[in-house]
Amino acid sequence: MSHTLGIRQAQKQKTRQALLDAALGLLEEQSLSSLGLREVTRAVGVAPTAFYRHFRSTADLGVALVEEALGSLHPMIEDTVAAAGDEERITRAVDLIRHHVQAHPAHVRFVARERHGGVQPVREAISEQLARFASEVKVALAEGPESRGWSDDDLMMLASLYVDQMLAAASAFLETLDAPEEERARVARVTSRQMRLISIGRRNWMG
Amino acid sequence: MSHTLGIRQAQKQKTRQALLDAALGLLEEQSLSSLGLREVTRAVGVAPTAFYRHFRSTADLGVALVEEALGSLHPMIEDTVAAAGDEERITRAVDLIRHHVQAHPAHVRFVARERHGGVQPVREAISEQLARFASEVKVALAEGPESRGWSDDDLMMLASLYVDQMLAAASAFLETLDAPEEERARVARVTSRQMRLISIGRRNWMG
DNA sequence: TGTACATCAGTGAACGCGCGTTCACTGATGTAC
DNA sequence: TGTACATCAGTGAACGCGCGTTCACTGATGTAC
Repeated sequence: MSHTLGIRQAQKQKTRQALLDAALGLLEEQSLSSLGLREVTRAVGVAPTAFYRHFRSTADLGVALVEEALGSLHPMIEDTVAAAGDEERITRAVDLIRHHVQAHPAHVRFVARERHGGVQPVREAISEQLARFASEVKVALAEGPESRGWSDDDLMMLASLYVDQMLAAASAFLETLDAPEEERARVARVTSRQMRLISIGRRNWMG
Repeated sequence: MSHTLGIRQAQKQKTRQALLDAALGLLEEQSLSSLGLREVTRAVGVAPTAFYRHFRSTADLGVALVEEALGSLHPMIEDTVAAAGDEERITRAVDLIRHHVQAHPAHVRFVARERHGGVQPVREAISEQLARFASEVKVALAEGPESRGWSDDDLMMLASLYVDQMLAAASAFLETLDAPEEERARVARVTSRQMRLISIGRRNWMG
């Protein structure tokens, strides 16, 4: 994979990335369905027509942003859920979410906003990624000894409960970004307790 | 309250409601941040300038829609949570959500979409209503005997877990609207089991 | 290595269009006497 | 009940503006020999 791109390809990728970054910035304060192609190119400093060399439309750009926002998260989720012991798993999961939101707030906001947003192909791309997360969590859960006797359906039910819960937590952390540290600690504490409650439900569940 | 409005006031209210209804319809396929005032008046059949007799902006109209979508739901939530027994409560809650989504899909979609949408005053209005729901659920939970020994914080933690869960369920039902009945039944079944798992966690919780 | 031609990322002018907002208006409804 | 005036929801023309998209283009990079 040390295949170096030609100068032309490299420059093209750079412009493409600049368009994605500019769009992500503009989307902090509006929805994708109101994002204009000219806004994006203006922010980057290229002609409006340059946009078409990279994306068919802003919806198309949105789909690319989904991949960028969620694609790299799969391995992290997997080894978080694979942690040994409920407490360990909860601590790791909450820390992962908290730090991810702090490191990539615009990506997280984008996903929260467009998950139910006005642009169908983007909703579908997000929904696909979330379904993958749920499946992966399910697989990781199934490997643990606590899952003996659990049906596939029930594992999926539990996995999607965890995923929904993580999303709610991410969105809660997002709202504390301009608030003092204590607020974030409060959200972390509440989220941990909610996950603990779910874990208790899991241990006492009878199929 | 049998104070009959004058003809003028009555007609004004009718136009206002027509604007709200038209906007809600248009918002099935786009976000509020891209909704144009001219679109709305065109759909109603009045001049664009008539809009200003009722709302300062589409954001202002959005805030009115939040009240319309969520305002009347408070009493229903309260007596659902007040039901006796976990199973009874779960059945009632899931039925309430399922039927509410079927009866008012556009309102539910609007709330799901704009909860994290690009229009700040609308996000704030929704967030306020959801905080009220959480408080009301907390109060209703506190009244039950299962809550003995629970701290106020833990009750709030549990209440917001339930509210998040109901929202996730509403959004899941929304996606089944064009699907066959079985799909809705499946969502209802999964949601019920998730709530049951939470209830089990609640019963085995030690503060 | 040098030359001649092909590719193609980004340009810039031009287009028709719908937008939000302003303004002075109209005419039905409301009110005071 | 009738009359004279006030109110105000909705009108319609006009405005300047930014939008998405088209097109023929340029000039640096890539390729074949």
